[in-house]
Amino acid sequence: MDMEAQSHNEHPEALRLWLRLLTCTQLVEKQVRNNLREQFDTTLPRFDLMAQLQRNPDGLKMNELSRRMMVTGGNVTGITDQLVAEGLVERLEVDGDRRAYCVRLTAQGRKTFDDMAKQHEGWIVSSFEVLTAKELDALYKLLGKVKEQQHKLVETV
Amino acid sequence: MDMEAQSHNEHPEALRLWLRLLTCTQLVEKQVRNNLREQFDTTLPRFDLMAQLQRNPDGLKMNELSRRMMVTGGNVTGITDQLVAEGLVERLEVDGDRRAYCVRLTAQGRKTFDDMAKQHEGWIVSSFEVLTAKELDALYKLLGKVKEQQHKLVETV
DNA sequence: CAAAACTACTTTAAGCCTAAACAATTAATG
DNA sequence: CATTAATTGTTTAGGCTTAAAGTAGTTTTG
Repeated sequence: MDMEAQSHNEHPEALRLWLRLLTCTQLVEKQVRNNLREQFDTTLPRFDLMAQLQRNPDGLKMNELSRRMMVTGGNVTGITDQLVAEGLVERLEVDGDRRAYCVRLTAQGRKTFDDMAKQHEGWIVSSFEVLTAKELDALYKLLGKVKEQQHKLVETV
Repeated sequence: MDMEAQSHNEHPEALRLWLRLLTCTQLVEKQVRNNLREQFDTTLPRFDLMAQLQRNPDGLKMNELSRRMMVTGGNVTGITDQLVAEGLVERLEVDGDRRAYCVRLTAQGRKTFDDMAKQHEGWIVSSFEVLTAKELDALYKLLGKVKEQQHKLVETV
């Protein structure tokens, strides 16, 4: 019995859906966090930051990291500090703008991330393997509509 | 452009789906947090704890709150302390077990929560109103399969 | 060009969250 | 019954996250 399992009948459908969406995400996320901690002694935010850099081999500025990870700048500062101290990423100066840094994976960072990413992919695949290819695609598309709606809601505020 | 929008083609479908699921949840959740803060000067964890108690008018023990909210016991202790200090919930002794407390909404807590819940429902409905009733139901059912799979994965660990 | 506005990033204070260790009580077992 | 094991809740140390304020550099504008 979890949070979502208890919503009773007066709740409109949207509320039931939201609680279930939240539950699913929390369950998967908790497993990923546990696995990252137990198998690699790291955290999800560290993993996410490195994943962004791996997709952008030329590096990203702090504010780009912040926007893509959907967290505040101060948060990125802290996580980057740690990864720099561990030798996994590096801050490079940007030509023509002395305010900005370009953050990039180091060679060691790339190697470390590749190991983690392989395992991570397996955890995610097994979380969703209960779905057929068609179901997975349908879920993806339905969530796409929700995502677009949210972006619109944020804009109009 | 967000985290999910960048996943490129080598990624298997499951990974793409997971990133989109995460993005959707984070977008809705962020909006709920902002609204709770701006309109009621409170937080999502406080709201969630009160929501649990509203569904269980006779009160819940700390460990039941912990299980239903899917957070650790220490966390529940802290949030409960705050709500007690604000006069919104109360800790009652449990007959026959001097270790346990029963946590319940106060009259003021019920009133405060009802106000918030009404607004909250509106935010959620508008987040999902882009979906037809059929789509909403389909999404709910697909997520149900994912949820069951996760529960199984957790058990076998 | 100088003042104002803006941008990039960091720092700070406060809340959330966890795992692990702890205290108190209850239940199980020999 | 006495010891052991399990349960209930709290505390502690540490990491994540935010909003808001602060610093330094860049751009705009009068």
